Amino acid sequence: MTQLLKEIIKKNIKVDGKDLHLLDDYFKPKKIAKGSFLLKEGEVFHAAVFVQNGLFRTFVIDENGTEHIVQFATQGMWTGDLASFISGKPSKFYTEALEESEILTITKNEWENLLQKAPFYLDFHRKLLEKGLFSLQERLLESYSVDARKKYLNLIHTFPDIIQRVPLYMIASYLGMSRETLSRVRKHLTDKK
Amino acid sequence: MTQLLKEIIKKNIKVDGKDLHLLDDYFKPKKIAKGSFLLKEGEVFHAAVFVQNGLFRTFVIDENGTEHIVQFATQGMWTGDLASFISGKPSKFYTEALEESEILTITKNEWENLLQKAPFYLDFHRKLLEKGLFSLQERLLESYSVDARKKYLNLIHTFPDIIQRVPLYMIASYLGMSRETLSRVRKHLTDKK
DNA sequence: TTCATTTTGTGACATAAGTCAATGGACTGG
DNA sequence: CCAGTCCATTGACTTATGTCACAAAATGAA
Repeated sequence: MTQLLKEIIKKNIKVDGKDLHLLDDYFKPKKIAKGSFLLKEGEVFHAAVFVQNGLFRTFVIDENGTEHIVQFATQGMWTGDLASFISGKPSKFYTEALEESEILTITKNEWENLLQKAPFYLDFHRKLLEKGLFSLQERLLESYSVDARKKYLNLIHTFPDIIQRVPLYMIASYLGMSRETLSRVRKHLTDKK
Repeated sequence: MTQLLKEIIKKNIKVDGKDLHLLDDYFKPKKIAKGSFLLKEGEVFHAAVFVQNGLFRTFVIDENGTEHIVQFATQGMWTGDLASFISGKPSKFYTEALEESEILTITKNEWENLLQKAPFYLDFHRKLLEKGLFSLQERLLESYSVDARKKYLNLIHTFPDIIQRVPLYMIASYLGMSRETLSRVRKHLTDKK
C-alpha cells in the first residue's frame, strides 16, 4: 500500500526498515473521484496528500476571475498547499482531481506525532519544503526570462505525458499564457518539421 | 548586538530568555562593504545571513546575460539562498550589498549544533522556510495576473522606502519589466495627480 | 568646480501575446 | 445515434511591453 511512498522516502533520507513500517499506521489510503476537490480557497489544508496514482491540479483564481494552475501532481508527488498545511493558515488554492485517483493522507496532528516518534522524518519534511522552494524558484525565473515557445518546450521535456492527460487550455493556464497562444506555438512547432 | 534577531524570534516562536542567550554564542556580527558579494553563482551558501542594517540584492543571470533581481533584503530580513544553505547544493544566485551593511551569520554546522542544543529553533527554521515559500508564491501569482502599473503600485505599498534606496533600473529588474516601461508607468502616475 | 560615469526619460518603432468571434471536431450521456 | 457540450484552431485586430537611440539629469571623483 505504502510501497511507493517508502521508496521515495528511502531515496531522500537515511531510515531503517522498522521505522519505515510506522508509515503504515499513519498514512490512510483513499480513493478520490474525478472532479472532486481536496481543498478549496479559504479552507485550511489539514492533511498532507501523497499521490499514489491519478492526477491533480492546484490552482488560484485571481481578482479577474481567471484561473491560474500552479501545479500538476501525478504519481509519487505531493499535492495540496504545503504552506497552509504547515502554517495552519487558510489556503488561497483549490486542488482538484483531474482523474480517478488514489492518495495517502496524514493529518497535521498525526504528522506531528510521527515526527515525535521518529524524528528523522524531520529531514524528510525539510527536503519537501526545500523541493517546494526550489520548484517555485524555477517557475519564477522561467516566467521572467522565457518566451511562450520555450516554456512549452521545457514542459514537454520535463513532463512529457502531461500533454496527453490534460486539455491544452489547462497546459496554457499552467504556463501562464492564453490557450490561443499555446495553440499557435504548437502549430509553429509542427509546421517546422 | 543580537537584539533585533531576538525580537524577531520571539515574535515567531515560544522560547524563554535563557535559550535566547544562546544566540549570542552562535551568531557572529560582520560588516559588509557596499558592492561586495556574500554569494556568487556556483558557490554553496554555507552561512545563514541575517541583516542588521543596510541593504542587499540577490539576483540571477539568465542565458541571455540579463540580471533578474529575486529579492531585496533590509533590516530584519534574511538574505542569500536559503535553499542552497539547507540543501548544501550550489546556488544559482548572487547576493550583493547595495549599501554598507551589518549582518549576523551562522555557519551550517553551527546551526545544526544550535538545533541540537535547543530543538525549538526547529520551529523557527520551519517558519523561515514557510515564509520563503509564501513570498515566492506571491511573486509567482503576481507575475501571472498583474500588469506593470499594478506591480509597481504593489511594491511601493509593501516596501515604500525601497524606491529611495536603489536605482530604478533595479526596481524594474525586480518587477520583471524593462526600465523604460517602469519609467512610463511612473510618468502616467504623476500625470494623473 | 569640472568632467566622466551612471541613471533616467522619451520618442519611434517592433513584436509577442491577448482578445474576440467564428468554425469545426471530438466526446459523452441519454 | 443524436444533441449538446467541451475543446482546439484560426483569422483579424488590439494592446502592453520591449528595443533602440539619443538626450537630459544626477551623481561622484579628482
